[in-house]
Amino acid sequence: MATTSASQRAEQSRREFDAFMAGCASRQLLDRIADKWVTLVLAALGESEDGLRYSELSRRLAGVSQKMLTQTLRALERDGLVAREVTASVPVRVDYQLTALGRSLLVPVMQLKAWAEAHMTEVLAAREAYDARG
Amino acid sequence: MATTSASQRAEQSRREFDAFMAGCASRQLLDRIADKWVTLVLAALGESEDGLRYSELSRRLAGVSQKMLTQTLRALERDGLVAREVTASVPVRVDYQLTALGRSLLVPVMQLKAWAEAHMTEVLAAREAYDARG
DNA sequence: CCGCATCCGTTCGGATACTG
DNA sequence: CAGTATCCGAACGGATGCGG
Repeated sequence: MATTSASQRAEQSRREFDAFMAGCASRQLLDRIADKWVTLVLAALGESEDGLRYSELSRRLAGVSQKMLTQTLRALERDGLVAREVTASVPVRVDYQLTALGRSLLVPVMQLKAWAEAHMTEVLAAREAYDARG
Repeated sequence: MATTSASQRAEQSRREFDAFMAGCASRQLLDRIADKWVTLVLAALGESEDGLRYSELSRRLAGVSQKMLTQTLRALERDGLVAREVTASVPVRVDYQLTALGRSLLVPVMQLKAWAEAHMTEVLAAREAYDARG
């Protein structure tokens, strides 16, 4: 029985996939910053010079669950984009701020934001026109 | 029975969320271009001046399923970023190419790509260092 | 050749409860 | 205050088969 044919084809497909991916270094980073909350956290931290406490971030990004906020902060910390500083008082205080790397990422991200603000109406118009046609 | 308390709280949370989102126009666009395949399709179409056939795109982006490719192309078409041209022959031929809007989006996307290529090693180093510590 | 419909496993993300 | 652990529905995404 050729029970492996499906997985073999899948693996071959995956190999081609990886090959293409390897040639596109930006993909992994895009996957990171494309995350639903990363941009918001980056923007929030970028606005305040000396960082924000966990609770301040939580208030500023109302609508995000602690789970997602913590998850996002951990990922950013892991990638060296934000710095986490724990003050061992009672109660505990934790501050987050952008690293130099994080601030440098903010530049292209803001350019993207500028594009969005400049062309948003065109996109929305195109979308409505498309939906109107069916 | 206060069966609505949970949904009420969710709705309130959502309202605050939307309020924050309204102040950040880039979010909707980011959600669009952050899509797993959008950037690749954009890049592929950006490289060839006169567009690509569906099957050519499919080969270039080996690893993407037809479902995802079609889904992505529809979304991009809807937003006015790519143009779809059907040649009613037998068999059917369909060409896709970037619109002016799509080409303009390519600019900030490429800057982001440039950032990624410039800082990828730093990110990977930070990641390894983080994982080594625990 | 192009693309839609369906099925199905995997992942995402929110709510909740609990710890130091 | 700042998390961690768990549960669970919703959405994502791939494989396959059919239709124009």
